[in-house]
Amino acid sequence: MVAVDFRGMVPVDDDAVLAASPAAAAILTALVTSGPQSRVTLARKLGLSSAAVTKAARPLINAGYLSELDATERTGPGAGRPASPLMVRADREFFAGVKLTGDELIGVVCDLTAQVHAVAHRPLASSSVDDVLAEIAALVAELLDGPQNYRERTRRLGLAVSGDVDRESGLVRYSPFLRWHNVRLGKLAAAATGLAVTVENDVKALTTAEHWFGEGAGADSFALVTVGVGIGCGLVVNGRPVSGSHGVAGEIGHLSVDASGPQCHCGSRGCVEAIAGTSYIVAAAGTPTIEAAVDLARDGDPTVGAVFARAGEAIGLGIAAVANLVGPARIVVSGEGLSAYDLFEPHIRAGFERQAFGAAVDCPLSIRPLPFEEWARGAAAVSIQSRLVPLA
Amino acid sequence: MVAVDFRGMVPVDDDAVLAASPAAAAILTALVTSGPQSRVTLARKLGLSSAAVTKAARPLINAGYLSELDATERTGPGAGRPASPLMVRADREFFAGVKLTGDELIGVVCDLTAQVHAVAHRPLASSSVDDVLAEIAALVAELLDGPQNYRERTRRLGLAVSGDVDRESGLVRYSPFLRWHNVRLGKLAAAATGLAVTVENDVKALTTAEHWFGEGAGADSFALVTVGVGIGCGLVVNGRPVSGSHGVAGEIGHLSVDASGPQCHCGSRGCVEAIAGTSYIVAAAGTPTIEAAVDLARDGDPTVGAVFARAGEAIGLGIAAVANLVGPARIVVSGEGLSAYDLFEPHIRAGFERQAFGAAVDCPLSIRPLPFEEWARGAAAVSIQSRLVPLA
DNA sequence: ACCATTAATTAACTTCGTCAAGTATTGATT
DNA sequence: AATCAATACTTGACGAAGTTAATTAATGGT
Repeated sequence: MVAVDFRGMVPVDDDAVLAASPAAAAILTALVTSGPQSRVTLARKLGLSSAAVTKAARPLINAGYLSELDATERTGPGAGRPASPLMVRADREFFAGVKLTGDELIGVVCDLTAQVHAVAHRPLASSSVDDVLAEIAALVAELLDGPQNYRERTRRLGLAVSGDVDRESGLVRYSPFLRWHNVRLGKLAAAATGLAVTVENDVKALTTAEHWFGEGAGADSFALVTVGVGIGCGLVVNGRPVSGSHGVAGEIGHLSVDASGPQCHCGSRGCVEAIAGTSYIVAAAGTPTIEAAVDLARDGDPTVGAVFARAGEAIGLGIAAVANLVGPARIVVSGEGLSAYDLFEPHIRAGFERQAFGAAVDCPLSIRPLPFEEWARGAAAVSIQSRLVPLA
Repeated sequence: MVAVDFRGMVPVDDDAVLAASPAAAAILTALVTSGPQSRVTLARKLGLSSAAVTKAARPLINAGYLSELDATERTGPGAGRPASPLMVRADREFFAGVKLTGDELIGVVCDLTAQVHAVAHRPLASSSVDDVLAEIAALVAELLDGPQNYRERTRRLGLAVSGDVDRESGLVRYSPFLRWHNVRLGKLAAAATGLAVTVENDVKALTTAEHWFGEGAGADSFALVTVGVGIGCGLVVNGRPVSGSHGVAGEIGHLSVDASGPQCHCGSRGCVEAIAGTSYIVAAAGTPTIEAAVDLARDGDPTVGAVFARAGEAIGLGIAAVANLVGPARIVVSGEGLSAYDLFEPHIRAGFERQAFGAAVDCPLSIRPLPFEEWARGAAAVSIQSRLVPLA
């Protein structure tokens, strides 16, 4: 039985709970990303005294963000008082996430641990800023105002957009598929929805989701490679995402792997994207669509099969370059292109293993297709992160 | 005239001065790396109040690490009280640095700002651990016990070794040229010299030196490419050096830039090192030594000239890969291979500009030869850093 | 002579942690 | 059953290291 702490019972402004102490944010972050843990374990991991954890956790418990596991669920080591691990009450707060593409919006509602609770789609008839904002507002309303009434526990919305995005200011400098230039999407969407909005590049958002809530959880360095129309790469190094000083980073698609390879739209030759990008595969296969190329390859067409083999190998070489240069703890390969997973996978591994230098071959490689709503979950993950780490 | 502060006059243990406060270490670091600055400027840069700077700076002044610029040197902006910038007394403390190669030791003495005050060389007859330790001790004695008597203000020694080094423990896991395996060089050298020893990989040490005291000063991200027998790369991302989770990072030499290029000793084809490494250049030029190849190329031999052109271009492609992937604020290209600076430079730039994607071409590229003692200065720089940032 | 302006210092206060001591809850030993 | 060792958690006193606001200092312009 826990004694009632009257100081903690003072009504608490939600946002003030985390601002209250740096330790509170650290504790909540550790629990969200690494699951239930005792105070002692948290103290060791965060470099704090257990007294500090006790103190910082109390307001979080009182505010409904944390609870203790039931006595029955305790996992005592043997002797001594068993721990009562702290766990996140995931449904204390929800977060909306929306991925913007040129012709569609995908939206999700996630809880504090980035579990998806609801999904919704919405076609985009026009990519004018006003129309997109109206559709975002409608999609968010559809997600939040259903029977579950997520609305009352949702304060934040994350948006993921491809292109050049400044997360701090919520400015979309340039987005190719929407054909936007310098749109203050953060402010506009906040006005349209009444939520606190975070805007992030889509690949970086997905990388963040995977780094906090997926296979990259807890890793100090991590890379996510996306395969599709473009070949992209999100990087986490020294525990933080890599942005690139001149606005360029993770451009794995424009590494040249073959000096005499095909011409790329960037002006160079033999870029990974010019070998493995969807439109280049379609052109090389001589089919009208990528689906047709996939079908031919699966039916055993040797010419089209070789196109996929070459593409997979080029991706593998690009991944090896990442491993050789930054040495991430692990690499995840995903993206809509991997719907043709079976055609790519062995060749990606072969290319990687051929070019990875020394111990870099030990870098674990996960290759798997990606549900498309995962992009929206990435947007929500960025929003969760902005809640837990006000300044990072 | 500054009033005497009696509290500050209490005798201070040297090492305690920095341990005294995090702010003190931050201030000294900022002054060492960015030159003299007023307290107000420091406060802004470090995110502190000017009151905090005043307080933290006083013990450093009393201990002789800082002083104020003379009134005559003050650079007042116009109105208001002119600032009295703080500056480091560089000769308050000295640091020894030694670079180990397979057949030679190069040693330097540096002050707090990494200015070289003395240089000495020493051939290595044997690379047995005991012999090398004896030579290190003799070299350090030669450097420190001269007429200047650096000894009395030197407590630390940095060692730079090529290969796989664990800086934390001072362990040399493997060093190819010395043919060492698991040598506890840190402890051994500390016993042999009586100094506190830091051991670091040579490329990382040089990167550190350039990041703190050279062209990379103050940059959040930075890359140093070394050209020589091997082609190496040190990276700083998110303000910290990149180590690589599996012990591999910065292996720019084993990026493949030409699928049909020459066979590399790593097993792959077309690696940058297999085109631009010294021994491969000698082989391609068909000359007995690299000097002979350089001479022929400078005399206008078109075949050998083309070898250097191709090598430079391969290096440029590798650098473009770094720029495209991690987007460093700037890149420095150096190393003993650049004694043939004139033969490489335009081709490195051409390769870089061809393959750099989008705004990555804006990344400033410094290409310059490197005095060989610079490697030893890198070792000293690591030692300085270990003094200023006890835990980093 | 006075004022606006910027720099540096000082003292009171706030924040956020640690430390050391005590309480709580278990398994093992007598 | 009583006690003990072990481990987890809590508590209150304390201390480190910053902040804010007021004060002092030094300059150029009017």
